Amino acid sequence: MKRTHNCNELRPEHIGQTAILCGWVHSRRDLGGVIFIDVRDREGRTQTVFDPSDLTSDVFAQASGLRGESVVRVTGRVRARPEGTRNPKIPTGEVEVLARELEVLNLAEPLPFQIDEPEAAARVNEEMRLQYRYLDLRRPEMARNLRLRHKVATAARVYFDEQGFLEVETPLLFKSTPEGAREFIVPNRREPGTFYALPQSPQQFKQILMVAGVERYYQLARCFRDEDQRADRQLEFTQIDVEMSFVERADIYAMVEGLLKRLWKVALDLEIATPFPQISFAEAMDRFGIDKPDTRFGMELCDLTAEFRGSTFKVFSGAVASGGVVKALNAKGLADATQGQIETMTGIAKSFGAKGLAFIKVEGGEWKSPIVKFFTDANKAALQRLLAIEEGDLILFAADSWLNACEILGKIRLYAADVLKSTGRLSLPPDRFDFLWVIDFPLLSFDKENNRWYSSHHPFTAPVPEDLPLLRTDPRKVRGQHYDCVVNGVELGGGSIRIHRPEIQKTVFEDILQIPSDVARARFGYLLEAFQYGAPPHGGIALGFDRLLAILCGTPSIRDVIAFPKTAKGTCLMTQSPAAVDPKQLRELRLELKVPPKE
RNA sequence: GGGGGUGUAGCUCAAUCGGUUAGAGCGCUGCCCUGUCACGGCAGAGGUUACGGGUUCGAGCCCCGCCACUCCCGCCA
Repeated sequence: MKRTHNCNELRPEHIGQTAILCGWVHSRRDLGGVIFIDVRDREGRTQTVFDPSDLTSDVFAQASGLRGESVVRVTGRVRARPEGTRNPKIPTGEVEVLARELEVLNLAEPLPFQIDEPEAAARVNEEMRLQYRYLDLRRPEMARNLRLRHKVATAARVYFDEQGFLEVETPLLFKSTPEGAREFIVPNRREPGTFYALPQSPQQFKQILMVAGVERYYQLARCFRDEDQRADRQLEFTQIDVEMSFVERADIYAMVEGLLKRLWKVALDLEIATPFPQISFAEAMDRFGIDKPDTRFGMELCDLTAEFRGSTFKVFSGAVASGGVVKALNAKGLADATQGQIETMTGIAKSFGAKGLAFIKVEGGEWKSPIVKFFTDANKAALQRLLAIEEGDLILFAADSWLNACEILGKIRLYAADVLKSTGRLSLPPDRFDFLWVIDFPLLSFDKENNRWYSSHHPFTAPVPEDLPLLRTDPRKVRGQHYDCVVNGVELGGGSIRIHRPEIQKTVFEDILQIPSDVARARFGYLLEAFQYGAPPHGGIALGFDRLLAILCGTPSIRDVIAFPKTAKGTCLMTQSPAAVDPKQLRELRLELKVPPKE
């Protein structure tokens, strides 16, 4: 037998038994006469004792020559630790294994970085951790993340099974659909010059599955997007992909709320409140300046357009005169913002095309600002009332088009919150989760540069039924049946009720998005055709599984919840991918490089 | 594509204004140690300061370039 117990199993009731433990040498304490070796496996650790009076000299010599993280098999008798030497820090601390035999299964070289001391190990450069990922994953935090990921995935599958969903796998070798994210393409050896593409999401397949009568589909689906990366974005990632037939928006909300309630219970033993509040896109922008608001703190945006319509301060009145708005937010307690912080905020405003950023510092009982001299007493009273101004506050203004003003202040709101957090003046409880649905997004947005409409979400999103007549007359006003699920300012996922009638889908492709009909047919013909043979009304959602895990694990980076993530440049430091391929492989594919081949 | 940050011993970091032989903790090697659990003690080895140029009497430090990692903007239907 290779082993009889794991390293988190032995208790006083095992005393007297012979145990065989296998695992890694977590730490070795050589006292000269006696050697203690903590053997660790994924369940925990157990102290083994090597006492020369009970051992052959070569076993003792072997034990004294072990290095940390070597893999061993220890056979011995379980016994109670002597009085006063018990270790209450570990569950097996009441007992120890008096070793009789030691088998060194793999002697480890000195490690490139230490993993036995959690605080030191957590600070190791990520480059090093990624190169030696197998060592990094031995750390308890990372092992916990892997285990939690498994637990959450399993809980999701159980939930979907209970709800009558089928998990259906969809192809990874798909075809290019140039709308949306840049794709990874895969050359087809059988017909040189043609290519597969890896899916950005299984969107079209899951809709086809609805036409196929599956009714309730889900998949923990791997997706690929060849875009630049972030802490919360990888080239390949996993989404909980769902589609349902014969549903309206409320059915999707209830299904997702039930799922998240289950997952939060399983992962964190927390009861989250459902149903989630719903907020329209317009209200989210108006109050928080962003379509994924973090509602755990206030500092909401305030509209002052009416107050400054006739102001002698031309920057404000001018903005109103040209159809814009004046908005402000109160960054509570930030009157002591440094020059650099003010410059950062001004930079945010300028990045949206504003000329500058007006602000008021409330210090020493007075409003310090170059623009206060333009304010009437009525202006000041309105500010005081609407923004609840107190000593130590910092008031920031944006006078611009509605969307721009909202976005500027939305960014500044988050920046101000970060500053307040880093100085300990704003703290958010780690077990607080503000879920909400953002709804009523505009179906379409207008691209000024290319003078055309494009889908805010994707071209399969159904319009809100009562807005359907506006599609040809006033596209800007058409709301989509699209919804985003947001928690603590993070977009967890989004979806929509889809178009299931071929003539409406055709109108969106050809008349609204201006995709020529032959192109639309080449790209989406099979979908339009499928819709002609009995397509049920349907809708769905996709939740970012990695982001969800990052939130549950309390880490800012999804790399911490992915076993083998890629770097910001898309490389794998452990396997050194991507790499050059053999010229023979290129010849087979009829591909020729225009850059010198890399070694 | 653009902007910011980082890069010094195996790891984590220090090195005053540009000035002597680049230091510390951990790890590693050797010796001592029979109840430790981050064991302890003594001794020792270990450096192309990411890389390539430049300025200077003198560069880890300043300048130019470049590489890697990272955060952000663009991008992510």
